[in-house]
Amino acid sequence: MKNKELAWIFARLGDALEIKGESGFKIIAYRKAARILEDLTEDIEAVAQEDRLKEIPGIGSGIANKIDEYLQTGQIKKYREVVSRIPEELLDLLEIQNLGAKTIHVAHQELGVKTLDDLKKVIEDGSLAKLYGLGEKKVENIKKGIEIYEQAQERIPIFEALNIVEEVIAHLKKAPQIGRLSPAGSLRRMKETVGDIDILATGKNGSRVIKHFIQFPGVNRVLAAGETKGSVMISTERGERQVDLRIVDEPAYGAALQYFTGSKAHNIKLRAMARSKGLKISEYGVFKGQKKIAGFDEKEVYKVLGLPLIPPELREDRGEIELALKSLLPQVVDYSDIKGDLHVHSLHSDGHMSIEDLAGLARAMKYEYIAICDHSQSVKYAHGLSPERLLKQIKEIQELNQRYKSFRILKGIEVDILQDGQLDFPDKILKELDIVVAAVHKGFKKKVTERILKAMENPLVTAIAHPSGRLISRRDGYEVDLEKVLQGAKNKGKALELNAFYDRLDLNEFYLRKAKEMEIKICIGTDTHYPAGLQMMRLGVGIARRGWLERKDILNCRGYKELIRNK
DNA sequence: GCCGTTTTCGGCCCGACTGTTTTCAGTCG
Repeated sequence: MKNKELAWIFARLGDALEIKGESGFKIIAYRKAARILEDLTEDIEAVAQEDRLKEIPGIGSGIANKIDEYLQTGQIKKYREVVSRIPEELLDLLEIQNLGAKTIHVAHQELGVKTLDDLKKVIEDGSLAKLYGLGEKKVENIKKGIEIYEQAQERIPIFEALNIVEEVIAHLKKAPQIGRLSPAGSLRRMKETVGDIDILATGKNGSRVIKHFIQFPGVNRVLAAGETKGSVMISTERGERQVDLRIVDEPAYGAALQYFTGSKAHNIKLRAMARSKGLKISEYGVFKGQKKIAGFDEKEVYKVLGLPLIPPELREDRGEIELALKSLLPQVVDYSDIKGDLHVHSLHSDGHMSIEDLAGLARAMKYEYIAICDHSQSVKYAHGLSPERLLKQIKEIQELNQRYKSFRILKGIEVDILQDGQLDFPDKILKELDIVVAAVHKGFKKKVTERILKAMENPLVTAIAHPSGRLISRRDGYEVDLEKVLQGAKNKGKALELNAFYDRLDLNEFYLRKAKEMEIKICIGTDTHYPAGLQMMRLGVGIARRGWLERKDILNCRGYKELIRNK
């Protein structure tokens, strides 16, 4: 797929034009095209071949021609023309806070700045501050921006962000002046990683709430503490994390929550829509002329635009507004729809809980079932089960199940897909099980696609676990053609896993949505080895919602009987 | 460069903050 390459080119083109000082709207158009290509689930080459490029909203004849040009010749003339005149490193400087395209442009023109080092020099020798429109304070801010840029904070995994926000919110609830309170930003939209942590609240006395906020025990540094905004750095074992709190007036809470939840693209489309109806949306409310007609809660804001409340996880301008207008929005899955966890490990392999304890935890979570899927024999490092040990485990499960009236432990396995695509156990063993999840754990570069396709030919396989193999913070994943895996799953009627382990989240939201479009079933499993890990199901549900999944798309939204019947 | 239930031309999201160019440009979210 060339989608990402093209997205990158258009984003760079936008940056380059901005530094050149070209018209703002052209830049916006290129950046929008970049985002659309980044989000697109279809292969852009297929779209181009069928001459449908211009059907994609945001892509007109100019960009469509450039996409065609790239697909045919491997380059875009316009891009080469524009970018060749600008030093590559100059584009990267746009990421520095408090330093924008205009300043980069004059620094380049007037002082010959080409690199970060050049920039530092003109700051030190005072020549930058002497430029028209700049001054000492501005340069001081740019200097701070460079510092932050150089110790570039990596993004925060959603799991960690959720834990932090939970603690901070618990702390904020103790402030006597606090009113309504919610996470906002990409955290509320459940993006798999977030840049910082945003919280929105109302309160009778803003500055007192902020004062309480900055007394949170984990606070390391206070960046700002005014009447409406507080910003702190919290120290965690992985470094400092930024948490922002905004206080708004009670009547504007809904509008502010809508605004601060984003995404930016979603909000821009919403505002354009409002404008065409003669309305104006801001973080203070929806206005008709001077008159405020909505803003107390989010539902109201959407309602005056003729829309149902769009779930935060869908707010990415990926077609949700258009569908909402036609009342065709998917009824995305809710955490309460989940009837069980379909992938957990016990003491029998490398987990840290007995099967009995796992069952107890699952019952406390109001699940109807839990599937024990320990590793198979060839995964030595995880103490994988031999056939004999598996049979023993099956017996233990059968005995335990006699205790429960309305709860079931499912006999399962996470069976390895070996180097030749064979499974780690013969069929006569797999036949004894309720659920068979097949997974690659070795040979990440060795014919992974073929091996997975072969594994799916076995009728006893229920699903493929963590199909891409990526670890968000550590590795990209297998050399695997997921398009082919999806097609294979469709052909063979196999489910694919949404592994909810915080560092996997695999399949990701884009492939989930594609799987849904192909009517492939998804099973969500936490893959946990520890008690607390069962809670990662909430992450799984969040990502499932971002993939537009509904109850009917997810195997573990089925009750026990239906699940087993359709296995 | 994109787009059309006002439009094939003339618009394109909104507001806050900051610093500097004392009236607004640049940057951010």
